[in-house]
Amino acid sequence: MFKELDPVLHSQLRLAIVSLLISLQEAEFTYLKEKTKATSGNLSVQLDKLKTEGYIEVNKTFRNNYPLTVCKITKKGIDAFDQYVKDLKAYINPS
Amino acid sequence: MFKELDPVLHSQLRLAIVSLLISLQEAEFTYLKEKTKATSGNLSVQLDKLKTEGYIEVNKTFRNNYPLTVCKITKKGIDAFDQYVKDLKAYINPS
DNA sequence: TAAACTTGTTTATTTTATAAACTACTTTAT
DNA sequence: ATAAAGTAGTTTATAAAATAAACAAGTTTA
Repeated sequence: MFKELDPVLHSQLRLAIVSLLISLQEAEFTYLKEKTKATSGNLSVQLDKLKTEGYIEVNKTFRNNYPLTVCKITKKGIDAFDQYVKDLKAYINPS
Repeated sequence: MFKELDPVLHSQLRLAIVSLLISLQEAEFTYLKEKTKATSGNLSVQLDKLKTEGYIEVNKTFRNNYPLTVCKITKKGIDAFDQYVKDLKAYINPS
């Protein structure tokens, strides 16, 4: 009846990050920070977790002399998100 | 853009409990335990939290000499659930 | 060249969830 | 009658997660 919800996505911030990346394909650290209202530290940790899980790719470069971190959703991330949404529906609309 | 998700409901077990109670009005401890696959300890703790928050009512009696705990959803619980679902949709289908 | 700002990371603290151990009784078998 | 096993939970201890605070490594501006 209740499928285990992917613990990687069952986190407010990580879900928001993946949600954004799903529609944008990729986004910068500062953009994600602004949109999610997360603190830098928290965002850094959660991005790292998503990367470790293979849900996103993280590219670090420089732009105008400043570090620039760009995040991109992966196939695995998209699939996990789809599955999460599917599983959630069983909670929201129990059959 | 991303509304804060009610932390009381953003827990797999508590969401499952409330989800069940929404459709059943009320349920016994053992029933909830079986349906959610939770351990007794975890279920006990989470029910207490939901009760403290006023999302459910808990009635303790006896049946056939054994303790019997019956849980019932409250108006507040129903409203919180509806709001949670609404908020979640912003994550699932960002606009 | 010092002060303030950018873009993050790391470490420490708090909160939350889960598991293990325990309570208090009841039933069944000996 | 009493020991062993079962019911229905609660409490306490541990593990995991989220968050906040402190730090790093530079850049820009006054």
